[in-house]
Amino acid sequence: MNPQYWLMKSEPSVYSIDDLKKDKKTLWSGVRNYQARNYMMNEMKEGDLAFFYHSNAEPSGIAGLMKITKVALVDKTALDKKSEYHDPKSTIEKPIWFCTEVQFVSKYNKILALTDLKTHSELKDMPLLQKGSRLSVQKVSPSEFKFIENLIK
DNA sequence: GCCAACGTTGGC
DNA sequence: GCCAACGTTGGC
Repeated sequence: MNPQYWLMKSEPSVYSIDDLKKDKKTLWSGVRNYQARNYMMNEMKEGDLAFFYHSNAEPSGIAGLMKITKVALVDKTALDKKSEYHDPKSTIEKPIWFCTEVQFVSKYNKILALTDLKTHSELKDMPLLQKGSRLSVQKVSPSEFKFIENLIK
């Protein structure tokens, strides 16, 4: 099975591509949206590639690339009463929230800014570029992935 | 900091 | 099941 491609958002003030570069791997926890969860629980596969997107940033845009190393892991931050991501509806017996483990692949020399991405008609169907879209885990088609990789070079 | 768009909650 | 109110996201 060929790898699938994704885009995953994080606010760099919370967790940035530099943090992932330093950590090498991290758990993509704290996602509290059902569609994003379903992707991480049901559709992502080990070996898939994901763009690391900096949201609420200066500039906002794609900052690097990572690889999915584990999927459908219980998000333990939801069970932790002391976590800001705690969700009382999630229990050990019936966890609600799931995450993936991701591995650093590369940091781009330059942020590929949202304003740049918007200028390419090849990318106009990306959920990222749709008005009002704020899904934090999104699919990227193979052609979109290749096109963006070429923009990086 | 503003605010449009979105997802979730809860009263009915 | 509807939908208003609310909290959050995230670009600008």
